[in-house]
Amino acid sequence: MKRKTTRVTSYDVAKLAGVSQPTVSRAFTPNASIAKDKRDRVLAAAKQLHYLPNSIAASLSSARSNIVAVIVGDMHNPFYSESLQAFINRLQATNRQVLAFTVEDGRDCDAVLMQALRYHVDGIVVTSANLSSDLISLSREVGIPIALFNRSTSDPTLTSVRCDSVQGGGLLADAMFAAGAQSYLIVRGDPQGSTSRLRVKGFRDALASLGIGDSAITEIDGGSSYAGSYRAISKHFDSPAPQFPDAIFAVNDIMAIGCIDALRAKFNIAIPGDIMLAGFDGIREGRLGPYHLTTVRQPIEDMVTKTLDLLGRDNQGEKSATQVNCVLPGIFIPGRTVPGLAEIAPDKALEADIESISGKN
Amino acid sequence: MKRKTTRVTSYDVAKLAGVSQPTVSRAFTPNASIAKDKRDRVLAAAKQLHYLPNSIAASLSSARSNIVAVIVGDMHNPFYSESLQAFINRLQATNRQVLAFTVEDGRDCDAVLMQALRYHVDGIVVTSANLSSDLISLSREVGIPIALFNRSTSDPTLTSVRCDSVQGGGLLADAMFAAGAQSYLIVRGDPQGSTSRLRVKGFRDALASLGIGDSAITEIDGGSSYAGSYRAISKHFDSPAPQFPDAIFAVNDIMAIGCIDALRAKFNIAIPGDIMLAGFDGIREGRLGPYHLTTVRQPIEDMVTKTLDLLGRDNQGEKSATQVNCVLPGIFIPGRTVPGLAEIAPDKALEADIESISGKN
DNA sequence: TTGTAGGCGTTATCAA
DNA sequence: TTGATAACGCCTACAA
Repeated sequence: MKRKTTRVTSYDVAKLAGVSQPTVSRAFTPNASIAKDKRDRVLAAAKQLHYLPNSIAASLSSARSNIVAVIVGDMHNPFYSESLQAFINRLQATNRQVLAFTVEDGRDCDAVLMQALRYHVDGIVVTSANLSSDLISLSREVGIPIALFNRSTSDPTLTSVRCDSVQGGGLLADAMFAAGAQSYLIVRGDPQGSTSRLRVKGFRDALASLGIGDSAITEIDGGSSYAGSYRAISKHFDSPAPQFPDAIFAVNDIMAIGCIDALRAKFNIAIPGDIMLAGFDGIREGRLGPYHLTTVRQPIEDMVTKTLDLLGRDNQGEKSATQVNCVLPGIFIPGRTVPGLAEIAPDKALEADIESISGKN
Repeated sequence: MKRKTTRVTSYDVAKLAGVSQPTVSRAFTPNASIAKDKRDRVLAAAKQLHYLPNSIAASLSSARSNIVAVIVGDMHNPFYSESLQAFINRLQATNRQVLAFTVEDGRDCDAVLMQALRYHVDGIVVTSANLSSDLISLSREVGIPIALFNRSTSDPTLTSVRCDSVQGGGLLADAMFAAGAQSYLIVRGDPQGSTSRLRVKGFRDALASLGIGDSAITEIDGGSSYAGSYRAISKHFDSPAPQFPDAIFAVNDIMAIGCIDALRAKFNIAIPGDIMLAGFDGIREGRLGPYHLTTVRQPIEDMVTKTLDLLGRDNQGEKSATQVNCVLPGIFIPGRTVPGLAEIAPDKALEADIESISGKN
C-alpha cells in the first residue's frame, strides 16, 4: 500500500540526523531527556527537511489533543465574542488550541457537542446553550469534561463558572435607589436561561429590602437582544400618555443599549435626566461615548481562568467526583446612566473608557 | 503495553454487531457501500456501547482533518469577530471545524501559523496579520493552502479575498460630494496594511475626478481603532479656532464611531448637520441608534464563501498553480451621517437596521 | 541518555 | 458488499 503525498515524518529526520525516531520526538519535547548535541542535530535536520511534527498523530498516540472546544451560543451578543476571545488568548498562551463552535438560537447544541466529543478534545466549554442530559452523560462516559460558562446549571452535577447574578443585580438596585429612583421597570432576557431570572431576583430582593414594594416595579420581556429590547420599549410606552418609570434595569448590556436607543429615538427621553438606566455584563460597546452605561462587569478573565482550571482538574483523574459551581462576584462600573455616581472626574473616566477600547484594522 | 482508559472503539462495536471493523467504519460513512441491515445493526450496537468515531484517528488515516484554521488579528474590531462567526457558521454547516487563533497587535503571526500547520489542517484563513515569506513557503511545502481574508497580498502568489477598497472609497466620495462637501478630512488606519491605503486611494481618486483639489483634503492618522481615532480627532481640532471640514472619511467603521463620539463629546458637533461622515466595513455597531453610519459594507458572507471555495480548490491538487486574488465589490449603505441619502422612510430604515441586529443572552 | 518494539483507532487497498 | 491487512505518524514502555 502506497501513499501519494509523501510528507516528511520523524523517520526522515531520524535518518538524516543519524538517530532513532523516538529521539526526534524527544528533540521536540520540552524537558525531555536528550543530549544537547543530539537535539541540535535533530533540529538542524528537521529544519533542513522542513519537518513539522504532526499534532494529529501525537494526539492519537498520547490520548490528549491539546484542543479545547468552546461552544458559543450567541456571537451577536458582544459579551460572548469577548469571552471567546479570552478563551482563545488564554489557551494559545499555554500551547493549546481552540475548536470553536456556535449554536444558533434554539438549535440543538447536541449535534455540535457530538462533533467536539469525536475530536476527543481535552475539554468542552459551553457558553449559553441548553444541552440535553443525554449528551451530558455521554460526555461523562467518554471521559471528556464539560464546563458551563456564564450558565448556572439545571444539572447540579455539571461544573459551571459564572458571575454572581444575584449580587450584581443587587448592586444595581442599590445604586438606582440611592440615586432616588422610586419606580422601576425591568426588561427581562431569555426566559429559558437562569441568568436573566437570577439577575432579576437579585435586583428585586435588594429593592424589597430597601422598602420598594412590588407595585412600584414592572417587568416586561426584552427578548434578550438589542432588537428585542428596542421593540419592547417602543411598544411598552406606545400610548397617548405613557407612564415612565424613574429607573430601568435591562438584564444585559446589549439590551440596555437597545433601550437607550429606543427611548432617545422614539420618546426623546434624556438619560439619566428623565430616566436612569443600568445594564449587566460590562461589554465594550457600553463604554462608547453615547452610552457610558452604568453596569456590572463580569470578570471575564477570572472566569476564563477558573473555567480552564476546573476543566484541567477534571482531566486529572477523579472525573465526576467533584463537580464545582464557581460563582465570582460582579464588578460595579459607575457610568453616566445613573446620576451621582461619577466619583472620577468626567474627563478621566472618559479617558479610561477609551483606553479600555481598542481595535485595529 | 496497557492503557488505563479503555475507550470504546470500532472493534468493540464490530464484535457486538458481528461484523468486521471496517464495516463499522462504513456504517458511519455516508454513501459507503454497505447493506442497510448491516448498517442498522452496527448503528444499534454503537448506540448501545456509546461509541463515537474518533475523528483524530480518522484524520491521521485519511490525511484530511476537516479542520480549517482561522487566524484573526484583531478581535477588538467587530468586523473581525463578525467574520470569524461567519466562518464558523459556514464550516459547521459543512461538517468541518474551526481551529481559532488570534494574533495580538504586531505579534508574530508565524508561531500561530506554525501551530496550525502542525495540526495538518485542510486550510488556513489569515485575517489581518502580516506573515513572513518563510512561513508562506513552508506552508506551500507542507501542502497546506493559505488564503488571506480582507488583506491584499504583498506576496502576489498568495490567494486572497477582499472587498474592493478603491471602488468602496469612491462610492463614499461620490456620496459626500453629492451632498455638497467641498473640504475633506481623511482619518487613516493601520499604516502597515494595504487596506487603509487602498480605501484612501479610492476616495481621493474619486474626489480628484470630481474636481476636488488636494488642498481641500487633509489626512490624519487614526491608529486604526476607536481609541486612536477618538484621540486623533480630539487632538486635530484642539485649537482656539478649529477649522472643521465639511466631511470626514474614516477608513473603517470602528474608527468612524470613535470620530463621531469625539466630535459630539468634545466639540458639540452635529452629524450630519455640521459635518457629514462615513466609515467602511458595515459592522453591526454602525447600525446602532446614535450612529446610523453611512458606510460601505463588505460582503462578508460572499467573501467567506469565496475564501473557502478557493481553499478547497487549492486542496484538490494543483497546489500553487493558480493563485487567485478575488476582489468583491462593496455595498453602499446609506445611513444618516451623510445628508440627503435616506431614500427609505426613516422608520422603515430603522426597523431594517434593528432587524439586522440581534443577540440573545 | 538512547534504541527497539508495540500500540493508538481509524481509513485505504485489495481480494474474495 | 464484505473482510483481512497494511498504512497513517507519533508516543509509551522497557531494556540497553
